[in-house]
Amino acid sequence: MVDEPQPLLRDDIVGALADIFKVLGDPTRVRILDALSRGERSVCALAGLLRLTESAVSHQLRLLRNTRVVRARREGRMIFYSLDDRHVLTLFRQGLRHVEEGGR
Amino acid sequence: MVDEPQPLLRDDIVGALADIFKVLGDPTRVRILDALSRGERSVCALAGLLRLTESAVSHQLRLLRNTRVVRARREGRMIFYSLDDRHVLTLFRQGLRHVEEGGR
DNA sequence: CTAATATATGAACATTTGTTCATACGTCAC
DNA sequence: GTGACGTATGAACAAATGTTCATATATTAG
Repeated sequence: MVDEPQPLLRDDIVGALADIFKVLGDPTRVRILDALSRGERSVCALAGLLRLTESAVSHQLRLLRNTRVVRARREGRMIFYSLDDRHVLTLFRQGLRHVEEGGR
Repeated sequence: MVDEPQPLLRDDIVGALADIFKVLGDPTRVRILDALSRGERSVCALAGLLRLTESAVSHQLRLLRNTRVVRARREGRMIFYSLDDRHVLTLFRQGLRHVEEGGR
């Protein structure tokens, strides 16, 4: 095995990876993730907590839903959102550690 | 200590976190990161490898430099780029694992 | 010095993105 | 059924983004 270069990532993998990072790469969505990392919240709870309109929150939640970052659970007329899985929390926390730890 | 809600992240932390994710959230930059995760590369090597103009690569590398994701090392007239630290590699690989693992 | 190479930068442009506003949908109480 | 509430969605618009092209800077060879 003599210096065999590994192939670059396939385009679909690259795209999916970029999509995940992209959806995490907005301050509003980071704040939503932060709030959800402490437990599930309804749309209007998020809106109140983050001082945003419910519409704005709903639009962002759709993006987060489409990329499987969060999931929704209906209860009566309220819909509760939470982080979709442990991976998301890990990724979020890893990024947070990177930032808090001296920014570098 | 009765149900004391932890404070939300400070704005500067949120912004820094979003900036890190944002800079990772583009297919071209993901491909650059992928290439650099295998070792340092010069600008023109990256351009050749990824079939991009050197200008486009250079512009993207600046973004990655500004957010401390990659670092540069000059050697003669070439400049070699590499991932800035282990954290970046960890974050990249964690995201990759999330995507490859069924992404679900 | 000049010429050639490697990289960086600025302007321009089309595309994407995030918010607001208005409206629609779905659920519950009456 | 009606009305109120919680949420979702579409259109519109300003702001941000990524690429291309042209030009500038830096290094080396001669």
